[in-house]
Order: sequence, then structure tokens, then C-alpha cells
Amino acid sequence: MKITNTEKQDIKLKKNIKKYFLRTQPCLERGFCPTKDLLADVLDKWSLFCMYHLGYYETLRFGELKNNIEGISSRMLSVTLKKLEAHGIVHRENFTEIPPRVEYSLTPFGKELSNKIVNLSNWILDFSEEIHKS
Amino acid sequence: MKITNTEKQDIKLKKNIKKYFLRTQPCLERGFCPTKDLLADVLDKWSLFCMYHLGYYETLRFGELKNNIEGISSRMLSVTLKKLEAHGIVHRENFTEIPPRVEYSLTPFGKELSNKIVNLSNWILDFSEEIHKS
DNA sequence: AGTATTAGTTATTTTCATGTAACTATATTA
DNA sequence: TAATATAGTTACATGAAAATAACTAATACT
Repeated sequence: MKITNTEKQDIKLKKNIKKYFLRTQPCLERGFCPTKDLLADVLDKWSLFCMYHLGYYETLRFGELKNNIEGISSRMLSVTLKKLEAHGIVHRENFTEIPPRVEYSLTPFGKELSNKIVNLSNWILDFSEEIHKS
Repeated sequence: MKITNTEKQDIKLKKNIKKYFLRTQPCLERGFCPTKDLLADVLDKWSLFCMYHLGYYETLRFGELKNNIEGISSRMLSVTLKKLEAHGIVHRENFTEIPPRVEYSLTPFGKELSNKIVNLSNWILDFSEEIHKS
């Protein structure tokens, strides 16, 4: 009776999900959903674009981000950056000059997160390209 | 002139983002946004719950999923499962019986994806718990 | 004939996220 | 004095997503 690699991976998956269930269940009972409020909240289109651009250019001003990210409005950029800052993903540095200068960059956590997510994205793209071929 | 670990990680991050930019830019020009249509589309609240429950229980019928996932409606479950099936994440098996029996499970890709995402989720939770302490 | 079971669908309403456009503050420069 | 530059904000309109609730199909059982 051998355990195959597939079975090993299934067991791993269950273990990881169980861990997640155990730690999020108390939150759910208090009306807070980490799946929605932490993960899904940060992985919307504009957040991802902001993270990728900051990851690539390291430091960008508000206007530079706005110019680089095609289609984003001042409002959505402002809303998104505030959210990312609140989640500890983006660092905001305000130079009190006139006209104003504000520089955005990723925090160490933001960098790690961005790297994980872009790797995930690339991996998904690999798969969807495979699918397209067949 | 030494290169620190942090700098190494920054370089890695840039490389990965560049790769992603290069391959998604042609899509963007054709009006298709992989960031939104592949990643963000699959990482909403109900999709994640479906993936986690299927990852944990392996095979579940429609009604079992509905009972297990608190708060989901027939409609949202139906919509979500169809989407996940279209993305190659979920496998649907229809036993043509009366009353109907339909069993859902994760595809191999769905399992790998679920594992990556739940690891990411756990990692984010670790960080946000750290934040809370300080 | 009527009820139960299962896996959905359909139509409608409500909510929320997003988009649009105009506006603000302040010093510098022409 | 008026224009310029920057980093936003505010109020409002719009659209997509999600919630709600009622309905369907097919057969076996009572």
C-alpha cells in the first residue's frame, strides 16, 4: 500500500485548509471575514496594478502612478492607495512642499506579497496558455 | 560593493513583474485584462469558499456545498461553480438520476491553485496578526 | 392525486464598487 | 493679476455584482 505523490499533495492541501478554517472560524462568528476583507479586498484590479508598478519602479509619485496605470482616475488611485496603506502594503511619504510632492513605495511586506502574487499570476497564465493550445 | 539580500529580492521582484508585464501587455491592447479576468475573477469570496470546501472534502454535491458554505444562495453557488468550471478549477460530474445528483471536485489545477492561495492566505493572516500585536 | 427530493433557473430588487467631472489649496512664475 | 503645478477631495451618476424569493423538471413514494 503505497502513498502516491498526488495523495501526499491532497493531504497537504487538506492540512493547509484546515489550518485556515480553524483560525478564520472565530472571525466569521464575529461577522468579520478574512477571506473577503484581507485577501479579496487587496486583489482587485487597481490594487494589483498599483503593487506591480510600485514593485517595478520602487518609488513613484501620485501623478506618475496615474500616468503609468492606464485608465485609472484620481479618485480610484487615491482610494486604492489608502486601502493599500491601511493594509501595510504601501508606504506613503509626504514632502511638505508647494506644489505638493508625495512618494509611494512598497513596504517590505508589500514587496513580499507582490512577489507572491505576481508569481501566482504568472503560474496561472502558464496554465491558461496550455489550455488554449489544446 | 556588496549586494544585500533585500536588493536581491528587489531584483527578483522586478524580474517577475517585468515578465508579467511583457506577456499581459498584448492582451491589454486587445481589451482583455488577465489581471482582472483571470486572477481577480477567481479570487472573490464565494470562489475561495468553494475551492476551500472542495479541497477539504474532495467531493461534494450541490446541496452539500450549499449547506456547508454559510450564507451562500443557490444562485450564487450556481454562478460561482460555473465560473470555476470554465476556468478549469472545478470538475462537475452529472449522474443522470432522479432526483438529480451532481458531484463537484477540484481538478488537479484547481488543487494546486487552492493550495497556493490558502498558503498565501495563511501567510497574510500571520502578518496581520503580527500587526495587531504591535 | 399530492408530496418529497435535488439541482438548479429566472426575475426582481438592493447594494456596492466604480466612473465622471468639477473643485480645492498654496506658493511660484510669467 | 492670472496662470501653472501637484495631490488630492467632493458630489453625483452609472453599472455590475450580489441578495431575495419564487419557480421548474422529473420520478418515486404515500
